[in-house]
Amino acid sequence: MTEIQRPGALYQQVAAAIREAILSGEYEPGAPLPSEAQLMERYKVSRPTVRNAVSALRAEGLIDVHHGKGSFVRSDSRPVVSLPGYVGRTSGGRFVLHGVAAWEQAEEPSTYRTHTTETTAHLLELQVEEALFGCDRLLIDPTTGTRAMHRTLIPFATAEAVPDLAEAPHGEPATVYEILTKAGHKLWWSETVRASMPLPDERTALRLPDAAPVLHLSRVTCGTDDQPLILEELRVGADRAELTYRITADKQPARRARD
Amino acid sequence: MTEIQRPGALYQQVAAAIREAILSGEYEPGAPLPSEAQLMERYKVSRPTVRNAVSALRAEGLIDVHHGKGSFVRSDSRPVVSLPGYVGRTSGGRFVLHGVAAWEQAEEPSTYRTHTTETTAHLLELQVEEALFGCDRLLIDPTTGTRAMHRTLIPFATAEAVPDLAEAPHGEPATVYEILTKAGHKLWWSETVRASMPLPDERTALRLPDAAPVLHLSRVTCGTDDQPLILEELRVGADRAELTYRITADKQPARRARD
DNA sequence: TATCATTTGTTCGTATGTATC
DNA sequence: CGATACATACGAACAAATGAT
Repeated sequence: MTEIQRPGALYQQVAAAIREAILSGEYEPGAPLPSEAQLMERYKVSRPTVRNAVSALRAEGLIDVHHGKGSFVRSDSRPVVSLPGYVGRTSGGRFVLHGVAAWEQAEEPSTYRTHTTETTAHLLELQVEEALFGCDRLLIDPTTGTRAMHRTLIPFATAEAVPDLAEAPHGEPATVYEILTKAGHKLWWSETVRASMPLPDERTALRLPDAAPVLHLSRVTCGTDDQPLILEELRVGADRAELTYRITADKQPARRARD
Repeated sequence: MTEIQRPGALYQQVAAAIREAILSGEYEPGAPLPSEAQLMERYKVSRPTVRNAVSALRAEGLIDVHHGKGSFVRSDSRPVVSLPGYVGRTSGGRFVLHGVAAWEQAEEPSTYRTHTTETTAHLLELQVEEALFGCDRLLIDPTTGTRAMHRTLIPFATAEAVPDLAEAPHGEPATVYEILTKAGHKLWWSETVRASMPLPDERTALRLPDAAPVLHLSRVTCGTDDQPLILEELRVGADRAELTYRITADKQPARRARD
């Protein structure tokens, strides 16, 4: 019987006790936690206190809670999808979305007009509130079930400069790159990685569990004049995916063993 | 007066109403939300329901709540630190930790022995539970106040093969790379990016606000025999930092304008 | 400096709804 | 169907941080 008494709020102490039990392996991954009633008994606290503690552990991503079943220690296995970063590999505009993963489109892509935000404006070197063409896709990796949201943003200036782009506003990225290459651009790009918590609709679309952050990958593609031409964004749950940048430097490495 | 009635739980409806008001700009970034008492009045619900709704918005990172003051719309500005990714830039082992940011060590580095986890074992191509030397550092960027946790992991095999390493077990990474280079290794590496929610101690150490994920950067350095030699890890709050991989491909790009 | 009103934080109690088995 | 377990909701009280008086 671990007495609860240490620091701060009661529910924090309860949470700390359970957390410790989890991290020490007392509750093994996948194993169920005691029920709320049992935890009340165990720590001599009220139901709201127990729920507050459990809620804290959910927010930390330590446990999964299923209505009517119980709470379970989350098995923090490695992500199932390892997306290869692209920077540094030029091969003439032949890129199929973002990664080796064989994404399938879950729905028809939706196209629209929008404006730059602070983030996208910075990446594209534009002012905020400048007009953009947008195209969203929901992607699914049928092998692992991993879902991702893909977005292509094209500034008006780029669409004007490349008539073929304006006609078929948003084919797949591979097509877009091809068009840009045919328009005489020698492409290069940079990638930026961020992370944030999803909004409810993103959580739904990506089928994310509790406390799963979202990885944001932004690829800015620039042309011969070193000006940003388009922006590709990919959002994917950090619980399922990781992003790996491999080598291109002095040495071409042998293929790593356990990939 | 927006009537609350639609979907699911009451607190979800309240949360949705507030969320919509925030995203539509009705509550501007930095502006205070109505107090809990006012929200109770506004939506004719009890205090627990209001608090539940507010709690949901906190978990989404939409608002910051300050004890005794109130709730405020979080201004989702861009991260203040943009860490440059390293992959693809070999220059003979001269690397100072992770990034241009002038990190300062907040404390003395702590060294210890540990074992591979599932993640680190995979990155280092080892079995799980193999022995490692570890060295942790808490870093602070004095310019922005951004904090980061840095870790160096060295397999026993590497330490044995390179006696100089074993003697001064953990100098700064720059020193370690230098030693490896002097030992005749031609280094290359790959970097993997993940994200997760922080544990309480990480939140404290990194001074993270609510709902801020942590970006995990892992750099595996390999030697002439293409075997992984050491692993560098950097954890930094995704609210303050982003990671950018710039170009090395066919073309040496001009320095981007607005960095 | 001290006090007070306001606001959020914590904790209890209680009741009912809903998912799972 | 019933038992179990989590989800939602209300009410009430006190603690603690904040800012103004």
